[in-house]
Amino acid sequence: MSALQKPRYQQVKDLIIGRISRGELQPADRVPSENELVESMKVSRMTANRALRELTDEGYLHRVAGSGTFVADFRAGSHVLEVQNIAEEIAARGHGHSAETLRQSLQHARGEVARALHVEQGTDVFHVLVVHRENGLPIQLEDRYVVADFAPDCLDQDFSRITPSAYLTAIAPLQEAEQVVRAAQPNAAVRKHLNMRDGEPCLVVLRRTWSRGRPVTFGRLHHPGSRYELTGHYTPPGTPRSTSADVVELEKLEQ
Amino acid sequence: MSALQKPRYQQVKDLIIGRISRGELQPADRVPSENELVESMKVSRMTANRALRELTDEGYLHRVAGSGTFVADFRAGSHVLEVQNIAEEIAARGHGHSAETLRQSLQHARGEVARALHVEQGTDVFHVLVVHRENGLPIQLEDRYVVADFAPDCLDQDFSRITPSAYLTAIAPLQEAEQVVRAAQPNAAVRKHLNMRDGEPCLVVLRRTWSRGRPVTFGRLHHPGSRYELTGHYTPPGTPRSTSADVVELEKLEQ
DNA sequence: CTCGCCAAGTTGTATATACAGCTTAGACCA
DNA sequence: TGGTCTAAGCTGTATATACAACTTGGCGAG
Repeated sequence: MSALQKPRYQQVKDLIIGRISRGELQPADRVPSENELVESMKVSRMTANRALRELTDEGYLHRVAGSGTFVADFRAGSHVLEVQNIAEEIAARGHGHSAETLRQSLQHARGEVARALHVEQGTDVFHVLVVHRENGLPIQLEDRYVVADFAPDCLDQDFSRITPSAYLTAIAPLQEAEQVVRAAQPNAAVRKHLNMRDGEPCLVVLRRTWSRGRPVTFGRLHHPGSRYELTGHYTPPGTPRSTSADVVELEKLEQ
Repeated sequence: MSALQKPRYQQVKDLIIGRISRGELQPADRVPSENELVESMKVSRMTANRALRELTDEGYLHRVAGSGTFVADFRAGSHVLEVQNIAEEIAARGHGHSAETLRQSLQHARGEVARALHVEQGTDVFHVLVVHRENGLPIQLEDRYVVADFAPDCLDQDFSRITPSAYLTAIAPLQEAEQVVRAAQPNAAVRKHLNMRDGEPCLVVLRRTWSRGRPVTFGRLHHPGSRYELTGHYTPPGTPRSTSADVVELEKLEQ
């Protein structure tokens, strides 16, 4: 019962978010002005202002001083992350991709997972463990957690046909992503799944994505160090792309 | 020359950020309370509150109701994956940065270096080898090559005072950048310079940048796997972010 | 009809005030 | 000494008010 009372500014935010997610408000539509919210929700203008300002910072809205507040249209850019979808990356190399689902279950978030997803310990999350192979050779072990209420039908998906990444972009528009890359020694299980030599290092990518202002998913992506590297390309806004950068051939590092 | 007055809450934010990046405030240190800011900066409490609240949302601070506001000690995010000046990164964590130049010489490009820089074998390049330390602990071995005619005064620079990255941004406007990340076993020399355990993996970043249509520099950045991870933060285009100028500065790519 | 100007509406910021809830240090008592 | 209670200080939120800057639509003069 208790249902501890949410702050008023949060109630205003929820109202707007609700209308957007129900489709009542479409991108570029006008959102109630601060003064209209003052009347309809009986809050002070500063409270309405905070709600709209935070929703703007979170990427939902777009404000124009003197004009109004509008629903932002954020397109889930396909090339936002260079390595968003391992299947596409492999296909781009002209190789064959296959995936094997090792685990697919409903769990309770604990420890690192709960912290990463900003949920209470014990909250329902889906856990998916998938091995991706390039021309039959294991290239990525995907260990992914998804907040359950974002993806009610997660257990019904066949992740050997649609990758978890592709599924997630479909259900939750990408708003923000965070990526942490580190080198590590894999444990025995990871080494076995990825068919790695003893002592071979592992490239580990921790990735979180946000949608609608909340973390949606947290994934640990393990790659065998001898067969995989992460590439990124950057062009500052407004500069014409000159020569497409051909990949540096890698050799022994002697210095 | 009215240099376009910043909002008061932004001035407060700048003050705090400045103290952190100059090292006057260390992680877990206590930040002035709202009421102290009211007195010292002659702002209202709501303005101080907004400044501290936004810095908290941005990950700089950590607040405990009833206790106080403190410098956050994780501070990983906020930089794009196409990363940054190692000195600034360390400063943002509130730690001390130092650099030691191991080598600084004029060489002839050969093998991988010549190919990466798109120059003929034997072309003049400057070679710089620098160890960067965070609070005295080696955190990056920077092995960098610069095309000579871009940087005639490269040998005169003191890279323990200005980082190679900062120097290069000064002489060559960034046009394009490429980055390759991999996990590897370091050789003995690298392991020694970075004070790494036997068998500890290494995070290696290969980075190339272009200016005026030509490759300028090629660097191999070795990081000890146990002490370093690369973090990236993405926001899709069209997602309006906080428009303050210092955010743009943070996201600017470093050479 | 067109141009320019003005008024109304909207966002952006700033302040003063108020109260609730939490934390901590120190006073006080057994 | 050790436990308890209280007061001070802190953050979190909410409101009323005020002014500045910007946008837009409409009105009136030419």
